Amino acid sequence: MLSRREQDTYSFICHYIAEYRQGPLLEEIATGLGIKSKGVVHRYVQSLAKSGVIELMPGRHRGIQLAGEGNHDDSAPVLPLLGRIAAGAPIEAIPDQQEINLADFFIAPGRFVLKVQGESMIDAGILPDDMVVVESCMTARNGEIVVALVDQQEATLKRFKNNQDGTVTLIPENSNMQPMVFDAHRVHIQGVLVGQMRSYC
Amino acid sequence: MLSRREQDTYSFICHYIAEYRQGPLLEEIATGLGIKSKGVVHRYVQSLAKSGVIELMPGRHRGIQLAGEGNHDDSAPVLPLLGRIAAGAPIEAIPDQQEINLADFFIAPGRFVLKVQGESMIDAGILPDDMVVVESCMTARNGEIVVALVDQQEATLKRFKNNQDGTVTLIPENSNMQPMVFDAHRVHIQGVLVGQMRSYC
DNA sequence: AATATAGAGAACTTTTAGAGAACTTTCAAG
DNA sequence: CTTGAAAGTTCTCTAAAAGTTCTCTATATT
Repeated sequence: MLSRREQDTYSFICHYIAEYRQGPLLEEIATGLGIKSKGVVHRYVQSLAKSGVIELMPGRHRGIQLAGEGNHDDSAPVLPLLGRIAAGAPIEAIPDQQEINLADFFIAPGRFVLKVQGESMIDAGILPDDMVVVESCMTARNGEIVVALVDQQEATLKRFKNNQDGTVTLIPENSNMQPMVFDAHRVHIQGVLVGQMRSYC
Repeated sequence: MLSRREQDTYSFICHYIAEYRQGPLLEEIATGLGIKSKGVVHRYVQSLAKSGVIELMPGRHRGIQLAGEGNHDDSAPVLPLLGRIAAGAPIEAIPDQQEINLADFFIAPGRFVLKVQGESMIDAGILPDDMVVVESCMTARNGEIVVALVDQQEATLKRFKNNQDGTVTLIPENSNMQPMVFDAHRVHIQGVLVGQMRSYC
């Protein structure tokens, strides 16, 4: 199990190699992570090597490689992205075959999924039985769609607006329903909507 | 076997790991359970380890793992499914922690993704810039949403209806647009819609 | 009364994180 | 091939954060 800074280090190395096609210098990692001592970085890199996620060529400049590339790659959740489809036009092919990775699309720590019941967000394209991906957080910006807990008991999915006067408005995206105004202290935000998905099977 | 608070502790740990993909701190558990002393939490955690439902890496920060998941696949595209959300009701928790696997959800051979342009399916909850997952096939059943090629040049996303008289109807789900009837031989189905997803970032 | 559960909190140890100096090795320019 | 700057390695030191080990209290149950 990697510590927080070890994960940061590994992430930096992965991005660096993806971009520059070679291992980073210890000092580049240090700069990238906001660390001043390359000795510290060296310790993290050794630890990553010990846990097997990178391989080292000891002593060599830029002697960091990712371990086992293509190791569990075949299971990557990817689908080909063929292009755009618009009514009345041929499918507009996207040059050089792109892939979309579902993991990149939706997955991150602190996210979870809820299944939607009811039609309160139907005008925002969120239908009953859709899955919504929510990222845990306690604040939201105006216009974001949030999971909010009212009076510690009612949880709802609504568009959020802070009225800057001690009240907030929760707006259902359904022309048959009315926006609701609450004292801010009655509303606790549990997360903001970051994704939505639906299966037709 | 487990006392009430030990069960609470175990439940919190399970949910935390599902959401954040790492063990919680003792103090995070304490806050989550409304306990002020991390020493108390430590006692519960030790007890859980002794009864075998979790595994500890003694001394380590965040050194709590669920038993039997020592070599869990970190790269699996999964998100925790916490429950259902309906306007006006608390989140209805789903008993025993479920996970949804994005790969199972969408990925299969013969599927591809298209990015939607235009508003022709807006009443079906498919908005511009949504991604739609399409399964290649040449026939469709009534009511399915299809990618159809008209006169070998126009590709559209519409709901499909076979009129059983040598014609088919392509129905846009948009109250401002009209269904269109074509001779069946002018319409070639390229695939049927099996999924849809949207990112709000 | 004895025991199990539940919690507060202090004291202590270990892990994690970082700074920086001294040293050795690599590598490219001359 | 030499050589010196650049890069990697190995230390020691510090501090904050997190885990561990206690003792003490309280309440409910047998």
